[in-house]
Amino acid sequence: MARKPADQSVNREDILRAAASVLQRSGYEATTMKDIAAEVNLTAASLYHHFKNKDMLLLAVLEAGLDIVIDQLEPIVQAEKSAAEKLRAMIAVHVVGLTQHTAVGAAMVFEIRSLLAIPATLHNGHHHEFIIRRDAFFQRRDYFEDLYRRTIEEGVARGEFRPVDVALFTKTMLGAHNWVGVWYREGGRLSGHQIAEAMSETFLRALAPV
Amino acid sequence: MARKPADQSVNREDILRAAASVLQRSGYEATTMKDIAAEVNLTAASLYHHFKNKDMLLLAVLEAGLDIVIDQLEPIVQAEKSAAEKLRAMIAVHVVGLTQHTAVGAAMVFEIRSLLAIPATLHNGHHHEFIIRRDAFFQRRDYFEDLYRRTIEEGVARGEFRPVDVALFTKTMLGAHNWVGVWYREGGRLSGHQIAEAMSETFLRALAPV
DNA sequence: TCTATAATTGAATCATCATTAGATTATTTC
DNA sequence: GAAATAATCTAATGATGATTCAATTATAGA
Repeated sequence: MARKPADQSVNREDILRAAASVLQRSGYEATTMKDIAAEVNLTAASLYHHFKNKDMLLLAVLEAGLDIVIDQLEPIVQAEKSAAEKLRAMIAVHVVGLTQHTAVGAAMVFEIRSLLAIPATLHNGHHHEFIIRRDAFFQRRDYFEDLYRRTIEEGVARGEFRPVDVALFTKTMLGAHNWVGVWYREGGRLSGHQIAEAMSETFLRALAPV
Repeated sequence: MARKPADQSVNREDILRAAASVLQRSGYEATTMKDIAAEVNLTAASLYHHFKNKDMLLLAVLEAGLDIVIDQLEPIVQAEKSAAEKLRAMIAVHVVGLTQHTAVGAAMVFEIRSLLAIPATLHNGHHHEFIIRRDAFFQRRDYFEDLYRRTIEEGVARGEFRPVDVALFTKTMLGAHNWVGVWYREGGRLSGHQIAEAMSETFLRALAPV
């Protein structure tokens, strides 16, 4: 019972997916390395071959999730379209994405704090690297938020949107979106697209010029 | 070192407040009974005199928080005012409340899942009572959400608001509100009132009839 | 094919908690 | 001011769970 044949072997990706899924159910602290390992038919010890420790694993989950959204949002923001069209498209990919990957979506909402809660007192060597990457993650999350801010800003500047407190309006939208990852259940009354559509309607009407 | 003189003695309320505060910082699983006890100058063991166990303590925190909001919301809903005025008032008390009690607000968002995650396998005797109260809590939370739904429904029925998917619109609003409890920091650029004001504007415009 | 590297495992370590038990000191009630 | 009750404490108990170690087997490169 040592290395498994290639077809039963798991990779980093598999583990991240599994971790997100377990995390969604139980939350960071309540999730044991054993739980995650079990999800991919490994033992807890094996996970340490792929990730330095539990913190790094959580961080990797969040990083991967954030990358996916940002990759989808960037081209939209850069496109040559009206701010309203852009915003509608952004909401669509973001919200639909959340309904498709509820595990990561919920982790993104709930586990941010776990990340922050990890004490800044550096014990071992890994810890330093962790702090660095965690800070980078938060910067990147701010960049993500900025994609929304810029689009709204642009709409206001062009007179397409009424003047609003851009930072606050963005947080209002993101709060609504994030919450979708919490309450959405597959097979429910509304599809991800319908939810995104209705939310676009809500926020675009709220932005309509006077 | 046993019972402390009356003026140093803590009550249930003190503990709840302390627990909410520690919970906000670290989250349920990462919060130890010792942490909470320390906040009120007690030892962990002493907490068991006031609460059956850690789960019950968390539950009590959430129950108390929910009661406060509901008590404020009910009279507004029952008042003889336009749906728009009611909604504006509801947002005001809810959001301002969240900014004043960020600890409870954050707990309400983040710890709900901890509550759910607690396995339904009943071990000891306390457990049964816990399940009962937990379910009651969730019903009450739905009642809370219903206060919003009813108000919006009413506005739509009266033609004050455009027709919307009421359940979804409610969740959109609540997501935005809850998120305030997460990002709001005292002494920030905007006061609780200003935030509430801007959010009212956002959602009432979104509801304006066509 | 031999060798280095990768992926895994079971067992051991070590620390951290929740929770309980029994003793001790304030308060209250009668 | 006794007796009963409330609020605390210190010192176990028992689990759980992250992390490390040394051993083992697969795969890839030369």
